[in-house]
Amino acid sequence: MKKSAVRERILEVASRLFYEQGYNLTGINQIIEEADIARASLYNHFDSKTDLLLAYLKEAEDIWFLEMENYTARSSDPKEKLLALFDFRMERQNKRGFGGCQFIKISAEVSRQDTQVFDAVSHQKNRLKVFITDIVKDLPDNNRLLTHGLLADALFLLLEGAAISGSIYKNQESMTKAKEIADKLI
Amino acid sequence: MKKSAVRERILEVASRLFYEQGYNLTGINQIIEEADIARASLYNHFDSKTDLLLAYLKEAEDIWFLEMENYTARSSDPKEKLLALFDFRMERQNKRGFGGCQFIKISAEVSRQDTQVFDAVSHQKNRLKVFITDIVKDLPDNNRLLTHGLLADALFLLLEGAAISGSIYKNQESMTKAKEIADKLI
DNA sequence: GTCTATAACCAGATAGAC
DNA sequence: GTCTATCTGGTTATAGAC
Repeated sequence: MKKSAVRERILEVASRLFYEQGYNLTGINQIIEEADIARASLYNHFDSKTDLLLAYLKEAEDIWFLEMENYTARSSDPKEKLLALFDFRMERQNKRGFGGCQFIKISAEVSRQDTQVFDAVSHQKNRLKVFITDIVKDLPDNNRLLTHGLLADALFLLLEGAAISGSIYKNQESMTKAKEIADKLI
Repeated sequence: MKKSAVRERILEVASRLFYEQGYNLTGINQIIEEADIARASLYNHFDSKTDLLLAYLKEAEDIWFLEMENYTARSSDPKEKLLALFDFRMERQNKRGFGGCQFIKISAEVSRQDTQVFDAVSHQKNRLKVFITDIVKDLPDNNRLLTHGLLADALFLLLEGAAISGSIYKNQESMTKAKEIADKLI
């Protein structure tokens, strides 16, 4: 294999295991074994397990928005675009076995004082909020129950709530309901 | 101290640490130290750390509903009662330093195959859903945007989403917004 | 029932050969 | 840069004295 591919392979394996098993339940040993590399090679590319976690979060955010923006780009109508956001997460959760949001999951696993991790997670959530808000602005001014500001908040909270709820019940019912509600609100 | 108080003290300390630090980051050592008991005493009252976790979840659910029902009992009007649910969680999150929902947090820390834990968590969530649904039924039949069924789902998802979001941002803004939205929907 | 001591194991991280 | 061997300190759980 290529030398530079090692780092990618570590991240690939770590990403999978951190999501499937959890960060704390995934040991360095398992990562080096499944990535088929030597112990010290990992520490050559990452300073520590925490450093690997932060790299994972950063890469995960990039991939998440790439896929999300690609998915919702199919629709040009603002309302359709917003509803596609629910479909995106539904499809994603289906594919990934209803493990919930990977960013939220990590935030529940680290110490509350771990500002680096919480900064990374809130960065992703902020970016999603901005994405939603920008589309809501393009909506025609019908007489809605909620103002544009509150509507954007509602959509965000419904998405997050449904992602969590789906991960508990291990099915897509929550996200389906959330989309139904969103459809009425928009 | 009383003999029978030992079990209570273990649960008390474990509850605090599981929430503050996380389940996986809390070792048996720290629990026995802070509860000021012997190692084997813990294993006399609980078969394993997992057993202690399940006892924690059970007790936590009982306490949660006791406090919640007590809090919302102040209001007799159905709409006020539903909105009080948001106040309850806001107050609770304020007191507990925005660590998020304790049940969700645990579900993010254990293996996805740990059915005992996921059953305990979904039990608590189902009970909350039933509580909400029962009150929604008592609402007068105004011409609302959402049917009673969808309204109950919306309130549940808003609560869960706001709890999560608040735990990321470490403030009560999410729950305040959620209550504002709920106020319009009901 | 509570205690101390210890077993058996696994974690993250590093040293030094190549 | 990658390897193997090792260090140190952590974990859960148990044995046996009192």
